[in-house]
Amino acid sequence: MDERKKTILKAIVDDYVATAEPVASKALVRNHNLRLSSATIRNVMAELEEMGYLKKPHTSAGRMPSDKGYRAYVDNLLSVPAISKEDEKSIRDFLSVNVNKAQDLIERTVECLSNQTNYVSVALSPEYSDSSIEQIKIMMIEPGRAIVVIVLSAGVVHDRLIRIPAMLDEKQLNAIAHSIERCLTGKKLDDITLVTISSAAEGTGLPDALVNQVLYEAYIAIKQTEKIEVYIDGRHRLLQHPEFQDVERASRFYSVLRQTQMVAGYMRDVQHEEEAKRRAAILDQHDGDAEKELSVRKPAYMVRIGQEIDIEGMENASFITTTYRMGGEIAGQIGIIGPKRMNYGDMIAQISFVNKAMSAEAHRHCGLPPEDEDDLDATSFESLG
Amino acid sequence: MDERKKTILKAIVDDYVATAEPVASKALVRNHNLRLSSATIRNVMAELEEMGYLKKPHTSAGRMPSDKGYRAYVDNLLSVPAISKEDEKSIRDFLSVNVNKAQDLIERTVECLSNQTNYVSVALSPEYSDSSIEQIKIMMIEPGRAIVVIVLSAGVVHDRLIRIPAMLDEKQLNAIAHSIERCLTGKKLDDITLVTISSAAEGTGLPDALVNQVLYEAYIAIKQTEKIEVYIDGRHRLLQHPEFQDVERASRFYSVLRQTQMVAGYMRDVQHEEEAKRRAAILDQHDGDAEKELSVRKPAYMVRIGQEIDIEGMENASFITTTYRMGGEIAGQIGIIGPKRMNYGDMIAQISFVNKAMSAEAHRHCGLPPEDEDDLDATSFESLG
DNA sequence: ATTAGCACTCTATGTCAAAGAGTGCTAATT
DNA sequence: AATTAGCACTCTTTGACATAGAGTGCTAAT
Repeated sequence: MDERKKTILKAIVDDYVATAEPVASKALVRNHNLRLSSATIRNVMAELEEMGYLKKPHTSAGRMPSDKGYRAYVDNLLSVPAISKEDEKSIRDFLSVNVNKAQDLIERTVECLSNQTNYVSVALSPEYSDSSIEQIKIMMIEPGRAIVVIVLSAGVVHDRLIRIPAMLDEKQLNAIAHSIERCLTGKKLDDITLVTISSAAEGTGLPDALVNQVLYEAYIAIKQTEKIEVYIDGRHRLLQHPEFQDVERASRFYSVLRQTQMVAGYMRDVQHEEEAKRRAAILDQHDGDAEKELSVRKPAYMVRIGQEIDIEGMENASFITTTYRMGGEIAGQIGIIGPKRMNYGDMIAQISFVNKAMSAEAHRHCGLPPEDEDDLDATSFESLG
Repeated sequence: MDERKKTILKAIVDDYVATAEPVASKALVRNHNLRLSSATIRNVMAELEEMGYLKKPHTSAGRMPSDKGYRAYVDNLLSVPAISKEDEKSIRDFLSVNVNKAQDLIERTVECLSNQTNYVSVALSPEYSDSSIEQIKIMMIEPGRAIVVIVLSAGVVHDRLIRIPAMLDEKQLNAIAHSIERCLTGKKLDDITLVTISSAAEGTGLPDALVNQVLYEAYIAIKQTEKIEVYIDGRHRLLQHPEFQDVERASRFYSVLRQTQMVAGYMRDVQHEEEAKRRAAILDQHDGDAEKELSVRKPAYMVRIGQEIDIEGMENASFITTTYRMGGEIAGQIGIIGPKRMNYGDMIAQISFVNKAMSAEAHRHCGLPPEDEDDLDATSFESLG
């Protein structure tokens, strides 16, 4: 694709994103300094359409980008701007209140991102399977019920009510609790199985039947912390966008969004895939020097457009997702879902800064260790290979 | 209003609710066994319109109920059916899974109610100000951070991460925690103030500065549990109803629904007002016998229609709300929000049964004491006075 | 008191014409 | 060879108009 085609494609995408109307040749000469007549533009447009980058809603209408057109735009023509100082401030301010623990921060981040972008924002809780248990406590609530508190790292605390045998008294429960504590503290979540945990049964001097129920419930509580939680916000914003003026369509889209587990699974898979690809590419380039490790850390901004999305009913949407980090190792996904017609550059800039601000807050408010600031910059980004 | 007018008004409301179209005189004779000609019906309709119970979208159209018409229908013409065995089963089944504590149950109930009614469902967490603290524990997470666990009654457990002075070690924290525990256990939430709690500072032998921060944070944690939480579900269902086919309108309605604190406040106020009125009425009738106490317990089903709702932007909606009970004393609000055109009888039947099933589950799954089953029947209901 | 009958009103639908915006192609221009 | 002016052609949008149909309100008859 020659330079001129690129310029024109970029101009068309920019205009279309701004207006939501098919872009006409005359409008292009009017709004951009192209130094060409509309007739020439028409010729180029015809070629771009031939090549599959543009399409027309009907014969005598202007052009709009096809999925392929958006893809080319995002891969080659896009520049990611810096976000304004005001935006920076409002993001930081927004994230710095009402946050007591990691889960609060994620919730707040999703809301913030949706505010900033005016689209739907989704986050997945980190995958904790690699984290280890720092503390595990079991406390009696009343005969027959207890609470398990699991601390993974400073900001990440989960708890769950469990049933215990009704005849177990507080002293006995404490004995079992201590035994579990001794047995599991420091263990990776991934490495904990029913077998691991059952070794805690020994030495309490209590009948197996009693102990086993507690162990089992504790095990369930632990496994529960590994479950990926989905945070989603901003669904109400969709109706403001012209592509969702059709109620039928909006309604169908909402049904898909309700399948949160599916959306989450997709986000995670795609991100993993992407990161693996990236790691491989870097490893390929400089064969195994230390610098690579660091570089892999930079978050990849993953963009999926329209048909590229493998979810029934999402053919008219786009995803922009990335990986967030809290306290060094803990990592989950965050991103936005909007119509294909969105300002990809600005959106990436927003996600990028929100991501960075979130990591900083995780350190400040949740007691998690700090990140290396450099790793969080998003001047460069990667998309679909 | 004579019998015939009532019959016809009821028929019109029923038809309009079923079809969402203005009801014509001919259609009425066709669908109902009225033994009158359409001309007579037309005369009656004209009178009902004159009286303000009906209105027409334009001169030559059929009639639809006005707010006043709905009100008369709900107050005098409505019969609340029994719900089907299948509905009973699916409600019970739905509420009996994934429930570990009171908060889970409320969440589940809201979802259930929205499923059953196909409208938006809202619940408010109970007002705990009358409840007392059964247990309060503070546990160290890491230097500088601790978790406060507050147990109000078996199924109601709140926790919150707090900051503590970094130099406080585990032993010292435990000393303070025990002191707080001794001081607050059994106290009503309402009666706990900064002054009450500060008496726990004595006798720990630690410097005031250290102790005070912990006390203050614990106090905040306690006050936090009193905050009314709003649960809401089913917003996506609105778009299915003909009254929300206009995106503009749907969007405006969503904005109002986002003001959850406002909606919650309204629900609570109206319910309180209603219950006070009711109590007064009963007290007035039988002057102060024991039976009254019991009778006041029966939940009042509060219906607010259109203009009656005092919230900007809700003029086209209806509320049906009621009070739920868990474990005897604990009580909050639950209800649905839908278009004015809804099947009030069926909806009240659904809310009523969901309410009853919820109380039963609170006993079974959250360890709360059982309710007196009779109190939960909703064959009778009360509405706006 | 009820009803048949009819004039009148309003909506919904379809057709038609005209205006406007845009393209594609051809022929002229640089 | 690349660009552009010019024009025919296509498609949408808008408004005007006619028509059918549904419904009411009123009058006169039962």
